Amino acid sequence: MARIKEQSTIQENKRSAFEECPVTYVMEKIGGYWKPIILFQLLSGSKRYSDVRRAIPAITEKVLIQQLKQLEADGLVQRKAMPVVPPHVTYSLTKTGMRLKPVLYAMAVWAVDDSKEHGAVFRRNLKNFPGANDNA
Amino acid sequence: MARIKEQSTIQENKRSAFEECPVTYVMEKIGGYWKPIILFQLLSGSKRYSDVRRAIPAITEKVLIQQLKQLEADGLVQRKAMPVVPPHVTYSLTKTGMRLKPVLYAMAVWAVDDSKEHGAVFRRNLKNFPGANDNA
DNA sequence: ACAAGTACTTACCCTAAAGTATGTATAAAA
DNA sequence: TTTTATACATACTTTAGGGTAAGTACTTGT
Repeated sequence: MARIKEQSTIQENKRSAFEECPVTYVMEKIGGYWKPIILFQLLSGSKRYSDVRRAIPAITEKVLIQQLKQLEADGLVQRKAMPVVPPHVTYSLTKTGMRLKPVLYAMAVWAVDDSKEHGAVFRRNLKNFPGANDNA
Repeated sequence: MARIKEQSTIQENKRSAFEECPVTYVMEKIGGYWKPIILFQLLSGSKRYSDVRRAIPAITEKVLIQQLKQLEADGLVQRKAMPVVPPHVTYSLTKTGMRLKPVLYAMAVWAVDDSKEHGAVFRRNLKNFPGANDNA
Protein backbone atom coordinates (compact mmCIF):
# COMPACT_ATOMS: atom_id res chain seq x y z
CA MET A 1 0.00 0.00 0.00
CA ALA A 2 1.36 3.34 -0.99
CA ARG A 3 1.49 6.15 1.50
CA ILE A 4 -0.81 9.11 1.31
CA LYS A 5 0.85 11.66 -0.87
CA GLU A 6 0.99 15.33 -0.17
CA GLN A 7 0.27 17.23 -3.34
CA SER A 8 -2.32 19.16 -1.43
CA THR A 9 -1.48 22.83 -1.25
CA ILE A 10 -1.68 23.41 -4.97
CA GLN A 11 -3.00 26.93 -4.59
CA GLU A 12 -0.12 27.98 -2.37
CA ASN A 13 2.35 26.39 -4.72
CA LYS A 14 0.87 28.25 -7.63
CA ARG A 15 1.96 31.48 -6.06
CA SER A 16 5.58 30.46 -5.85
CA ALA A 17 5.52 29.10 -9.38
CA PHE A 18 4.04 32.40 -10.43
CA GLU A 19 6.80 34.34 -8.73
CA GLU A 20 9.62 32.21 -10.05
CA CYS A 21 8.60 31.58 -13.63
CA PRO A 22 8.01 34.46 -16.00
CA VAL A 23 6.22 32.19 -18.44
CA THR A 24 3.66 31.44 -15.76
CA TYR A 25 3.13 35.16 -15.38
CA VAL A 26 2.44 35.44 -19.09
CA MET A 27 0.09 32.50 -19.14
CA GLU A 28 -1.98 34.10 -16.41
CA LYS A 29 -2.67 36.93 -18.84
CA ILE A 30 -2.79 35.37 -22.27
CA GLY A 31 -3.23 31.69 -21.41
CA GLY A 32 -5.98 29.71 -23.03
CA TYR A 33 -6.74 29.03 -26.62
CA TRP A 34 -8.32 32.23 -27.88
CA LYS A 35 -6.49 35.17 -26.38
CA PRO A 36 -3.34 34.99 -28.50
CA ILE A 37 -5.49 34.60 -31.58
CA ILE A 38 -7.51 37.67 -30.74
CA LEU A 39 -4.39 39.69 -29.96
CA PHE A 40 -2.93 38.58 -33.25
CA GLN A 41 -5.91 40.02 -35.06
CA LEU A 42 -5.49 43.33 -33.29
CA LEU A 43 -1.81 43.58 -34.18
CA SER A 44 -2.71 45.07 -37.51
CA GLY A 45 -4.50 47.90 -35.79
CA SER A 46 -7.76 48.97 -34.27
CA LYS A 47 -10.73 46.89 -35.34
CA ARG A 48 -14.46 46.97 -34.86
CA TYR A 49 -15.99 44.21 -32.80
CA SER A 50 -17.75 42.80 -35.82
CA ASP A 51 -14.52 42.77 -37.81
CA VAL A 52 -12.79 40.75 -35.14
CA ARG A 53 -15.70 38.37 -35.08
CA ARG A 54 -15.60 37.87 -38.82
CA ALA A 55 -11.85 37.41 -38.71
CA ILE A 56 -12.24 34.54 -36.26
CA PRO A 57 -15.34 32.66 -37.42
CA ALA A 58 -14.61 29.69 -35.18
CA ILE A 59 -15.22 31.64 -31.98
CA THR A 60 -18.69 32.17 -30.58
CA GLU A 61 -19.90 35.62 -29.67
CA LYS A 62 -20.16 34.78 -26.02
CA VAL A 63 -16.58 33.64 -25.78
CA LEU A 64 -15.28 36.50 -27.90
CA ILE A 65 -16.87 39.16 -25.73
CA GLN A 66 -15.79 37.37 -22.61
CA GLN A 67 -12.17 37.17 -23.75
CA LEU A 68 -12.17 40.79 -24.91
CA LYS A 69 -13.45 41.90 -21.51
CA GLN A 70 -10.73 39.93 -19.76
CA LEU A 71 -8.07 41.33 -22.04
CA GLU A 72 -9.42 44.78 -21.33
CA ALA A 73 -9.43 44.16 -17.59
CA ASP A 74 -5.83 42.97 -17.82
CA GLY A 75 -4.88 46.12 -19.64
CA LEU A 76 -3.93 44.49 -22.91
CA VAL A 77 -6.67 45.89 -25.10
CA GLN A 78 -8.57 49.13 -25.15
CA ARG A 79 -12.24 49.52 -25.87
CA LYS A 80 -13.63 52.64 -27.51
CA ALA A 81 -17.37 53.03 -27.88
CA MET A 82 -18.98 55.72 -29.98
CA PRO A 83 -22.44 56.61 -28.64
CA VAL A 84 -24.23 56.13 -31.92
CA VAL A 85 -26.80 53.76 -33.15
CA PRO A 86 -26.19 51.16 -34.35
CA PRO A 87 -23.35 50.92 -31.84
CA HIS A 88 -19.81 51.42 -33.04
CA VAL A 89 -17.14 49.87 -30.83
CA THR A 90 -13.49 49.46 -31.65
CA TYR A 91 -10.84 47.43 -29.92
CA SER A 92 -7.12 48.07 -30.07
CA LEU A 93 -3.99 47.03 -28.27
CA THR A 94 -2.74 49.11 -25.37
CA LYS A 95 0.92 49.94 -25.00
CA THR A 96 1.33 46.85 -22.89
CA GLY A 97 -0.51 44.80 -25.45
CA MET A 98 1.72 46.15 -28.19
CA ARG A 99 4.73 44.85 -26.33
CA LEU A 100 3.42 41.36 -26.96
CA LYS A 101 4.19 41.77 -30.62
CA PRO A 102 7.54 39.97 -30.41
CA VAL A 103 5.79 37.05 -28.72
CA LEU A 104 3.12 36.79 -31.38
CA TYR A 105 5.63 37.35 -34.12
CA ALA A 106 7.92 34.61 -32.78
CA MET A 107 4.90 32.31 -32.69
CA ALA A 108 4.07 33.09 -36.30
CA VAL A 109 7.64 32.44 -37.38
CA TRP A 110 7.65 29.12 -35.63
CA ALA A 111 4.31 28.15 -37.14
CA VAL A 112 5.49 28.88 -40.66
CA ASP A 113 8.75 27.00 -40.13
CA ASP A 114 7.06 24.05 -38.54
CA SER A 115 4.29 23.82 -41.08
CA LYS A 116 6.83 23.77 -43.89
CA GLU A 117 8.20 20.56 -42.43
CA HIS A 118 4.79 19.04 -41.96
CA GLY A 119 3.07 20.07 -45.15
CA ALA A 120 0.54 22.54 -43.76
CA VAL A 121 0.24 25.84 -45.59
CA PHE A 122 -0.94 29.26 -44.58
CA ARG A 123 -2.74 31.57 -46.91
CA ARG A 124 -1.37 34.48 -44.96
CA ASN A 125 2.39 34.38 -45.10
CA LEU A 126 4.87 36.30 -43.04
CA LYS A 127 5.41 39.04 -45.61
CA ASN A 128 1.98 40.28 -44.69
CA PHE A 129 2.43 39.82 -41.00
CA PRO A 130 1.41 43.02 -39.22
CA GLY A 131 4.48 44.79 -37.96
CA ALA A 132 6.97 42.41 -39.52
CA ASN A 133 9.17 45.31 -40.57
CA ASP A 134 9.26 47.49 -37.50
CA ASN A 135 10.04 47.18 -33.82
CA ALA A 136 9.46 43.45 -33.57
CA MET B 1 -38.15 37.31 -31.70
CA ALA B 2 -34.67 36.97 -33.09
CA ARG B 3 -33.91 34.54 -35.85
CA ILE B 4 -32.07 31.37 -35.27
CA LYS B 5 -28.40 32.06 -35.74
CA GLU B 6 -26.01 29.82 -37.52
CA GLN B 7 -22.85 29.56 -35.52
CA SER B 8 -23.21 25.83 -35.80
CA THR B 9 -20.36 24.34 -37.75
CA ILE B 10 -17.67 25.32 -35.29
CA GLN B 11 -15.56 22.27 -36.01
CA GLU B 12 -15.46 23.01 -39.72
CA ASN B 13 -14.67 26.63 -39.08
CA LYS B 14 -11.81 25.65 -36.82
CA ARG B 15 -10.09 24.15 -39.83
CA SER B 16 -10.13 27.35 -41.81
CA ALA B 17 -9.03 29.40 -38.82
CA PHE B 18 -6.25 26.91 -38.33
CA GLU B 19 -5.12 27.31 -41.92
CA GLU B 20 -5.27 31.07 -41.97
CA CYS B 21 -3.85 32.00 -38.61
CA PRO B 22 -0.36 30.89 -37.63
CA VAL B 23 -1.04 31.68 -33.99
CA THR B 24 -3.88 29.18 -34.03
CA TYR B 25 -1.42 26.62 -35.34
CA VAL B 26 0.87 27.32 -32.40
CA MET B 27 -1.92 27.17 -29.87
CA GLU B 28 -2.88 23.74 -31.10
CA LYS B 29 0.57 22.57 -30.03
CA ILE B 30 1.45 24.58 -26.97
CA GLY B 31 -1.95 25.92 -25.94
CA GLY B 32 -3.11 25.52 -22.39
CA TYR B 33 -1.61 26.62 -19.15
CA TRP B 34 1.16 24.13 -18.48
CA LYS B 35 2.90 23.38 -21.75
CA PRO B 36 4.85 26.63 -22.09
CA ILE B 37 5.91 26.33 -18.48
CA ILE B 38 7.20 22.81 -19.02
CA LEU B 39 8.98 23.81 -22.20
CA PHE B 40 10.53 26.70 -20.36
CA GLN B 41 11.99 24.30 -17.82
CA LEU B 42 13.50 22.17 -20.56
CA LEU B 43 15.14 25.14 -22.26
CA SER B 44 18.10 24.83 -19.92
CA GLY B 45 18.69 21.30 -21.13
CA SER B 46 17.74 17.70 -20.62
CA LYS B 47 16.10 16.97 -17.30
CA ARG B 48 14.93 13.91 -15.41
CA TYR B 49 11.22 13.54 -14.90
CA SER B 50 11.57 14.05 -11.18
CA ASP B 51 13.59 17.21 -11.73
CA VAL B 52 10.89 18.69 -13.88
CA ARG B 53 8.33 17.76 -11.28
CA ARG B 54 10.28 19.44 -8.50
CA ALA B 55 10.82 22.50 -10.68
CA ILE B 56 7.06 22.89 -11.08
CA PRO B 57 5.61 21.99 -7.69
CA ALA B 58 2.20 23.36 -8.58
CA ILE B 59 1.53 20.71 -11.20
CA THR B 60 0.21 17.28 -10.31
CA GLU B 61 1.90 14.14 -11.52
CA LYS B 62 -1.02 13.10 -13.63
CA VAL B 63 -1.14 16.34 -15.52
CA LEU B 64 2.62 16.56 -15.88
CA ILE B 65 2.88 13.12 -17.47
CA GLN B 66 -0.12 13.83 -19.63
CA GLN B 67 1.35 17.08 -20.93
CA LEU B 68 4.76 15.51 -21.48
CA LYS B 69 3.16 12.74 -23.52
CA GLN B 70 1.30 15.25 -25.65
CA LEU B 71 4.42 17.31 -26.18
CA GLU B 72 6.24 14.13 -27.16
CA ALA B 73 3.47 13.13 -29.55
CA ASP B 74 3.63 16.59 -31.11
CA GLY B 75 7.36 16.23 -31.58
CA LEU B 76 8.38 19.02 -29.25
CA VAL B 77 10.08 16.97 -26.56
CA GLN B 78 12.06 13.77 -26.63
CA ARG B 79 11.86 11.02 -24.04
CA LYS B 80 14.85 8.84 -23.26
CA ALA B 81 14.42 5.92 -20.90
CA MET B 82 17.36 3.98 -19.53
CA PRO B 83 16.35 0.41 -18.74
CA VAL B 84 17.54 0.45 -15.17
CA VAL B 85 15.84 0.19 -11.86
CA PRO B 86 14.84 2.51 -10.35
CA PRO B 87 13.78 3.94 -13.73
CA HIS B 88 15.79 6.77 -15.20
CA VAL B 89 13.94 8.87 -17.75
CA THR B 90 15.06 12.16 -19.21
CA TYR B 91 13.15 14.68 -21.25
CA SER B 92 14.66 17.19 -23.62
CA LEU B 93 13.56 19.51 -26.39
CA THR B 94 13.64 18.27 -29.95
CA LYS B 95 14.99 20.45 -32.73
CA THR B 96 11.46 21.71 -33.32
CA GLY B 97 11.03 22.35 -29.62
CA MET B 98 14.28 24.30 -29.55
CA ARG B 99 12.91 26.61 -32.19
CA LEU B 100 10.34 27.75 -29.66
CA LYS B 101 13.08 29.43 -27.69
CA PRO B 102 12.41 32.88 -29.20
CA VAL B 103 8.76 32.53 -28.25
CA LEU B 104 9.52 31.62 -24.67
CA TYR B 105 12.22 34.23 -24.47
CA ALA B 106 9.91 36.93 -25.78
CA MET B 107 7.38 35.89 -23.18
CA ALA B 108 9.95 36.16 -20.42
CA VAL B 109 11.01 39.60 -21.58
CA TRP B 110 7.44 40.76 -21.60
CA ALA B 111 6.80 39.33 -18.15
CA VAL B 112 9.78 41.12 -16.67
CA ASP B 113 8.85 44.41 -18.32
CA ASP B 114 5.23 44.16 -17.32
CA SER B 115 5.93 43.11 -13.76
CA LYS B 116 8.23 46.08 -13.32
CA GLU B 117 5.28 48.33 -14.00
CA HIS B 118 3.02 46.41 -11.67
CA GLY B 119 5.33 45.71 -8.77
CA ALA B 120 5.72 41.95 -9.12
CA VAL B 121 9.22 40.57 -8.89
CA PHE B 122 10.82 37.41 -10.16
CA ARG B 123 13.51 35.62 -8.26
CA ARG B 124 14.86 34.34 -11.55
CA ASN B 125 15.83 37.28 -13.67
CA LEU B 126 16.67 37.38 -17.34
CA LYS B 127 20.43 37.19 -16.85
CA ASN B 128 19.91 33.58 -15.87
CA PHE B 129 17.48 32.85 -18.62
CA PRO B 130 18.54 29.67 -20.41
CA GLY B 131 19.92 30.58 -23.79
CA ALA B 132 19.67 34.33 -23.32
CA ASN B 133 23.06 34.80 -24.95
CA ASP B 134 22.83 32.60 -28.01
CA ASN B 135 20.52 32.10 -30.94
CA ALA B 136 17.46 33.59 -29.34
C1' DA C 1 11.88 -6.27 7.36
C1' DC C 2 10.54 -2.01 6.03
C1' DA C 3 10.74 2.57 4.28
C1' DA C 4 12.04 5.38 0.39
C1' DG C 5 12.70 6.72 -4.34
C1' DT C 6 11.66 6.30 -9.41
C1' DA C 7 8.34 6.87 -13.23
C1' DC C 8 4.60 6.11 -14.09
C1' DT C 9 -1.06 4.41 -14.33
C1' DT C 10 -5.82 4.33 -13.16
C1' DA C 11 -10.33 5.46 -11.24
C1' DC C 12 -13.21 8.83 -9.69
C1' DC C 13 -14.85 13.49 -9.03
C1' DC C 14 -15.41 18.49 -9.75
C1' DT C 15 -15.25 22.79 -11.74
C1' DA C 16 -14.33 26.23 -15.01
C1' DA C 17 -14.53 27.02 -19.66
C1' DA C 18 -16.81 26.64 -23.74
C1' DG C 19 -20.88 25.81 -26.74
C1' DT C 20 -26.08 26.43 -27.84
C1' DA C 21 -29.75 29.20 -28.31
C1' DT C 22 -31.91 32.69 -27.36
C1' DG C 23 -33.10 38.02 -26.22
C1' DT C 24 -32.47 43.33 -26.60
C1' DA C 25 -32.29 48.42 -28.18
C1' DT C 26 -32.17 51.34 -31.92
C1' DA C 27 -32.34 53.18 -36.49
C1' DA C 28 -31.74 53.06 -41.27
C1' DA C 29 -32.63 50.53 -45.45
C1' DA C 30 -35.71 47.82 -48.36
C1' DT D 1 -43.44 47.13 -42.01
C1' DT D 2 -40.48 43.59 -41.91
C1' DT D 3 -35.62 43.01 -42.24
C1' DT D 4 -30.93 43.96 -41.27
C1' DA D 5 -27.14 45.33 -38.65
C1' DT D 6 -24.58 46.39 -34.34
C1' DA D 7 -22.71 45.07 -29.80
C1' DC D 8 -23.65 42.99 -26.61
C1' DA D 9 -26.32 39.88 -22.40
C1' DT D 10 -28.05 35.65 -20.39
C1' DA D 11 -29.80 31.04 -19.22
C1' DC D 12 -28.82 26.49 -19.76
C1' DT D 13 -26.08 22.40 -21.03
C1' DT D 14 -21.98 19.91 -22.23
C1' DT D 15 -17.18 18.85 -22.21
C1' DA D 16 -12.52 18.77 -21.31
C1' DG D 17 -9.16 19.60 -18.26
C1' DG D 18 -7.57 19.33 -13.94
C1' DG D 19 -7.46 17.66 -8.99
C1' DT D 20 -7.49 13.74 -5.41
C1' DA D 21 -6.14 9.56 -4.00
C1' DA D 22 -4.30 5.54 -4.51
C1' DG D 23 -1.67 1.44 -6.81
C1' DT D 24 2.54 -0.77 -9.16
C1' DA D 25 7.34 -2.84 -9.84
C1' DC D 26 11.67 -3.04 -8.59
C1' DT D 27 15.83 -2.04 -5.84
C1' DT D 28 18.87 0.26 -2.68
C1' DG D 29 19.57 1.99 1.86
C1' DT D 30 18.75 1.32 7.09
